[in-house]
Amino acid sequence: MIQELKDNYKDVFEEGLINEINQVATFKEIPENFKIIEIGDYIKSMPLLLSGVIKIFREDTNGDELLLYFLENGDTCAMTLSCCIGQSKSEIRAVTETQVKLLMIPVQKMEEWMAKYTSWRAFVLNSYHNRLNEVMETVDSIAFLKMDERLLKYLKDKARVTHNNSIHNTHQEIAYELHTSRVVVSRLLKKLENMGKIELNRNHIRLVEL
Amino acid sequence: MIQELKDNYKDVFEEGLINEINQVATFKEIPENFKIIEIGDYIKSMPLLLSGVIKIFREDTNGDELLLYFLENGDTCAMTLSCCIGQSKSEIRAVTETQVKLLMIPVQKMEEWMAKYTSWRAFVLNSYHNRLNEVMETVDSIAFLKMDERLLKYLKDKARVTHNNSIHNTHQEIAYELHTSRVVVSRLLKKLENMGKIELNRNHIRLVEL
DNA sequence: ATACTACGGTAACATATGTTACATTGGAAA
DNA sequence: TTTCCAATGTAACATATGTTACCGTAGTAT
Repeated sequence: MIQELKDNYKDVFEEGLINEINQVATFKEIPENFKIIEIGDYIKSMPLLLSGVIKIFREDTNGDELLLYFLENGDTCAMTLSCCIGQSKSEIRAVTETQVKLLMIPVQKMEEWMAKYTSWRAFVLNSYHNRLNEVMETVDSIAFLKMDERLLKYLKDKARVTHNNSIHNTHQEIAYELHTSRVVVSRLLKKLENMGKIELNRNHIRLVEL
Repeated sequence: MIQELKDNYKDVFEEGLINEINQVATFKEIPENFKIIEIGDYIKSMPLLLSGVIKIFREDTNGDELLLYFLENGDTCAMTLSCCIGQSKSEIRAVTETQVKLLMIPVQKMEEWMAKYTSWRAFVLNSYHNRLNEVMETVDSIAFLKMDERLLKYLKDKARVTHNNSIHNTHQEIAYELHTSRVVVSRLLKKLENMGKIELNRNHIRLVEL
């Protein structure tokens, strides 16, 4: 029995399902900053996240990108769900933010379990629900917040998912994820530092208040 | 048998399910511009859209609002799905754009049918998939497009769902849905008119090229 | 030590969007 | 018709954000 499977999912899935997952799933360990899914990819199996953090990006035709949300322990990718079922291409990019451990589940099991296990149905619907809410929160940020507020929210979100109040990124990397420019990020970070909310250092930022 | 149910869903649901829906669903006819769901509402039944168009809005704490997407014939509200299942509050507002006919399905049937009907499972998952893609398209618009492009896209979307290349709205109403100001909308509409893309009239706008 | 490069700070300017104010007009109501 | 008001047009200005350019500094490679 894969230990992380039992630890993370024993309250989510009934025992029979845990055993089935244990039998058919493939365990994968993936390093930091690795591209798992690219836009346009066909997906043949569904990932269950055991540990680590995955970033989900949206990209337009000019190559401009935008961070949508983070996936954490216990999450799965809703896009993958519907891609598996609907045989459609991925509309997002997935990149590991940290080292990641996950289980890959063959697509044909997904449909089988939907009929068989109540807890699997609840899990799948719940995943969709959470993902939908996260994308809507992203809409809120872009539509209703100024860039300095978005920036602070971004830093706090990143600190939360990585369990670390130091963010190890260059201003340029942050600019890409928020779809703005490095100069703007530097300018607003300096403003946040002057307000006493963060501390700036080369290659990392410390959140003073969480 | 409700005629619109058979007409719209005969290729989506198996016959036994159509019959069950026909028995337990409540038929509703709702006038234009009627608020169906408010943010914070608990939802006790799930709507199946038979005809007409529904607008889905997001709102922030200051009361600023933003149009997320339109629901058309054959759609259902994904938020309602998860609210029904998870017993959580609505995160969105739903307002009829036109007169609307819909079927209300009691929440306990939803779970029952998930176990029983393959076509119901496919429908529910498909709805989530579509809604997720629509919200992501909204993210694209806000994040990657200038206001004039968003405005034109809005007009085209509205023309598409209402099957009418005349949009009957004031500039103020459009401004609310795009979360900008009336002056900005008037300014950009005039620009689009000068470019030959639309024709402006009091209370309605005609799309020249679709 | 020296040279090189990535990173960050900042000024100066460009542009898109938001705001205020006021004028004009079309159509409804009296 | 006359009156009135909602809808629209537009100027002038304010602000947020994007862009270009250039500089200093810290760390790395030689």
